[in-house]
Amino acid sequence: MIDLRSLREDPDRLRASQRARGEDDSVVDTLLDLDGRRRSALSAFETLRAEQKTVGKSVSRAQGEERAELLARAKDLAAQVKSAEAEAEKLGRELDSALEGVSNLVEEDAPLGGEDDYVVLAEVGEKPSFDFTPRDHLELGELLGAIDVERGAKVSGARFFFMRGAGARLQLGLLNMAMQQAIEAGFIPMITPVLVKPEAMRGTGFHIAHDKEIYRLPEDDLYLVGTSEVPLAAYHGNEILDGATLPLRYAGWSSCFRREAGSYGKDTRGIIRVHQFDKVEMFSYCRPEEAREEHQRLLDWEKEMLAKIEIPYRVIDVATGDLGTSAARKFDCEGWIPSQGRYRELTSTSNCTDFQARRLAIRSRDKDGKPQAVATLNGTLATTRWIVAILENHQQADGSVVVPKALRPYVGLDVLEPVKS
RNA sequence: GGUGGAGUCGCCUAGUGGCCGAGGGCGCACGCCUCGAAAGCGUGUGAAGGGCAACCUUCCGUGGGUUCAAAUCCCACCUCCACCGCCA
Repeated sequence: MIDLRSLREDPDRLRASQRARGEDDSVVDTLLDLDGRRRSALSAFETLRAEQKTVGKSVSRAQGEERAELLARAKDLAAQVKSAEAEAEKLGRELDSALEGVSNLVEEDAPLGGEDDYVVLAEVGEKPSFDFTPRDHLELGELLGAIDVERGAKVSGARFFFMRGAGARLQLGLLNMAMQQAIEAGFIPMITPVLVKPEAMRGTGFHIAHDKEIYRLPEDDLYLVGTSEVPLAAYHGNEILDGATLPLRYAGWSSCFRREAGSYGKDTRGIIRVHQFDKVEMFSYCRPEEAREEHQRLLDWEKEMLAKIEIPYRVIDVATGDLGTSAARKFDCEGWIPSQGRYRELTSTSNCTDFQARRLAIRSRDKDGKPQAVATLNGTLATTRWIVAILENHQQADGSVVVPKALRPYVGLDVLEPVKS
């Protein structure tokens, strides 16, 4: 949620941000208008309410005729208060819903433009060259008895799969390695709920009503999370955090659920784009003035993980038009996928500044002891999708796959061998 | 799922319609006392919003309702605890 006070002071900043995102900037005028009307309605209500309280008290002290008179006046006031309050509340609701539709202010130096206007910040590692025709991850996964999409479809439908044997071991090992790295860096490990209330979803910046990605359980008014960012953000909702504990960092392990509506025909093969996968996510609460440095730290931890699986990747600075609702800035790390001859997203780290914290009422005390919304940031440490990159980049001619050194202790295997030929 | 009990300012608690714009204790902060500390004494001590100064309004689990007036009465819901039933 945008801060109304700073909006009043500098409306042009939001206008510019809206334009950078390719979103409507006239919402600024709507907000200013609603805000002004709400404030005057509120002050009208408050004046009436104060009078009503005074009169009400004198009723209890008065006797006889005077009492009857006061009572009549109080009755009249009560009606006025009721309608003044209703008016202020109505405007408040209109303001809130207008506000909920507004995305976070973008960081000034984020690249302008849409999906294709990202800026490549770095390319790391060398792309493998094979003296045989490389297999894609699904072919490898089937050869190794590691991935079973056919039975996934049989049991649950398209975009579902089973991780089995070496595949299951690889995923458990990978995510354990991510958890271990996070713990060593001082993160608090968490296994989170995957079903959350609507306010957790909304507070994190997802639009429950429109978002086609979200699985819903209407009977219980619960929502399956697409990332543990949601429960980790909502975890400290309505709390005032002790400033001395910041930055407060959590590493959440959860399954993630995405409907992938509208992606028909895209990435239909294998496990690149699926309805359910597992992820270890970093989540950080910090002081707003430290958010940009923290963002770099999260990116560094992602790079550290990527280095451990020894695959080539690049880092991109995502353009303003391609940022999520809550993100002010976003860096993605994309791993090289030999079978596709291109990079695919493996991690994503967003600085959400105080946008989520304001929605979720997560604060800490500033220098003067006044509560102030904290900044929240998130970043990927590992996901099921990483297995695609690992299998493809480390494959050998016979279909076996060399397990990256760092991962071996976690997987318990040096090489994954085909179970059939 | 059923029955019963409970939810008050960080914690404990007082409070059964106007004296509650919430009292007390603990904790915390500051001051006095002290060589220093403890004890003792005194003062202060929530959040949100509006003027942005005095001050005003809202918040006693949440949402409705009754009333001139609700922490207090009524209804629904949520959470927690206990017991029962069912169940991985």
